[in-house]
Amino acid sequence: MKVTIYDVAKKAGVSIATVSKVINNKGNISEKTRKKVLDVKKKLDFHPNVMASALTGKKTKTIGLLIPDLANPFFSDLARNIEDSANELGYNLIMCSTDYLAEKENKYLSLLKQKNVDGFILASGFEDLRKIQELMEENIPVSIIARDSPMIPINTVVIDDFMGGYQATSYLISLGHENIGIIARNIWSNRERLRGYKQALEDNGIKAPGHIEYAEEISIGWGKKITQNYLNSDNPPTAVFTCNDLLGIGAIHAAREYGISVPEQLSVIGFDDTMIATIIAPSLTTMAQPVQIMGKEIMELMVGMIERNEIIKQIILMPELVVRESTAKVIKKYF
Amino acid sequence: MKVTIYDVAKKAGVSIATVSKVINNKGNISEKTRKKVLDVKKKLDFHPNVMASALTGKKTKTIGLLIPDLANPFFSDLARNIEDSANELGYNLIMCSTDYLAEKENKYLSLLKQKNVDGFILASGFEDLRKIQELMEENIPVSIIARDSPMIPINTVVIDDFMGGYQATSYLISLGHENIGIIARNIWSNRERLRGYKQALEDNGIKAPGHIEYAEEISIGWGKKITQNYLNSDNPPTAVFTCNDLLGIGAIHAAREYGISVPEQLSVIGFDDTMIATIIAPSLTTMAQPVQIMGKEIMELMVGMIERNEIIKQIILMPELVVRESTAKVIKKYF
DNA sequence: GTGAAAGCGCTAACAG
DNA sequence: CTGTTAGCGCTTTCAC
Repeated sequence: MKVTIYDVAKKAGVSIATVSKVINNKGNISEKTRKKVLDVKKKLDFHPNVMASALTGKKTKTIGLLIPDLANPFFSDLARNIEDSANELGYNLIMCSTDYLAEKENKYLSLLKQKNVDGFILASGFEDLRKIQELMEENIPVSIIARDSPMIPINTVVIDDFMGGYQATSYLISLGHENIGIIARNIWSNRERLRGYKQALEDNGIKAPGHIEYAEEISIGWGKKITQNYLNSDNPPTAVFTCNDLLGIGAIHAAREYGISVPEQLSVIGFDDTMIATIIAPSLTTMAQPVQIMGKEIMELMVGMIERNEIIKQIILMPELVVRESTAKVIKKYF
Repeated sequence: MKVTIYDVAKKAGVSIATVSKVINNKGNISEKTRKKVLDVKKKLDFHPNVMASALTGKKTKTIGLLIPDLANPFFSDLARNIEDSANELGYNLIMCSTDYLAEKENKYLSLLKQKNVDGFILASGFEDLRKIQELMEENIPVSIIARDSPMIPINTVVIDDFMGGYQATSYLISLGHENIGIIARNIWSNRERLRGYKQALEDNGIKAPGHIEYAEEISIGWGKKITQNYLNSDNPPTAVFTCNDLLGIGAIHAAREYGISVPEQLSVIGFDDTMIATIIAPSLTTMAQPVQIMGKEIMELMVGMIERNEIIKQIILMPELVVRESTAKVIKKYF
């Protein structure tokens, strides 16, 4: 059967208290018994039971990660990077896809709380501020990544979505585009990118508002559908800024179907810089999110909070323009 | 602070044993006290501590999922489907990416064992049979998905990779191709697909072995590189079967770079049917793995084993040909 | 330096 | 039908 601290104690000829102490590097133990215990521990291949020690107030070294959808390439990429960092710091992740549903989020939150996770990383679009506050009151570390930070002090790692939208749009403008459409989903990050888009237009003296439509889902289908709408309109744009890569792929598909060439007749710029941006032809110009750094930072915040009670920080990272083939200078119709 | 079973007992005016019984639906409890307890439980928002009950031999309702790489679209898709099914059955998943490294696998295995997971799902390419056997001896449920089943009785959900390779190749042959290359990674599933490929060639009387090369990684880059090799050879193939979609994308990229049109001059067929198959142009013909069913089946096997000690099953699912745009009839050079 | 003992929150006999 | 009690495996005072 499972080897317990008693087995080690007996075999080493000491008490379980002593064993516990050497294992946790606590108290004063003579070098001799310490050696002895460590020796037996190895011999018996003893690994302390996490449940039992968690019961006595220790950590479980597992963190709950709530994420909208693990099958979405951006989030699976992010999750993988968080996982790597967690692993390095000695933590495991329980991952839960919430599909942006408050109901699922709440369910997972209470489920994982029962399982004594050491804290939560919320990548999900969380509606219910009270839930977060509840967690904080219960002294459960929570931090937020890649989504809006509520107006409460909480550890956060985000990118500057406003800047991202601003830069993407500015780049398009610098290529000579003036009629620029945007496709977003009605979630916080996208609304910020939209705000950046508007600001860029305004700052460049472009009065005419471009096409603005919300996708109901983040999917190729929705990107395609909305782009078709734009292309069918009286005043089709010469460029479209999609608030993520998936939508951008949809835009390119729509253009292809209409026989409109990208980037010659339509420039497309995405957001996230997921793997799919390099799959499509033409490859997608996009705003890259530094997922690796984000994963590292969020785990460091978490661990700082869990193990050292560090103070709260908000980390804002900058997205970065990655120019590929889907954007080009606008071809002036009137010269 | 945290509300415990004692709080409920006190407030309900009963003993903790009674509370425990009504919560677990055990023993005989009068309707009156049952109501009372449930009432108080709700009022106090009591949720039993999973650690504590796990300590007494109950389940933790969490399962360890070891998977090669969460950022790989096939695996993230699979993981998401397992997660959904797990969720429905009341389980959570601790997910770990192993990168096909025995070292990581072993580490995670012992880590999660300490955390008292109820069992393991191994999607990873596990080298170390002894480790699996060890788990089974310790009576820890293990099952295997989407990878080779070792020669020991163990719950398994796999697709028939041999058939998949056979079908993919047969389809190409039915299109008139005779010079068919294959790109695989040297892992079990891919070797099986390769075996199917060879069998199909043989069964159709095609003597000349096509190009066969192993990719060192599952990546677009390797698919591209090897396809370039094939295309540069004396006897370039008219079709290439890549053992997964990522490699297939690479093949298409290589063709594009060489000015060879797909499918007119080169047919490409992939494997997995991940989202990326529909992103690329031309969209990728591929062998679909029924990930949703796989996720459901594997969780049912796990739960059957954990909760009902059911006997071991091996479930073999059939991959299915999904014809898209990357394959076409061969154009005969000599007519 | 080391160990006895209490207790973390819960379950499972076993009494009553 | 309900409660008492002995653990589950470990940590942590507090004596010795």
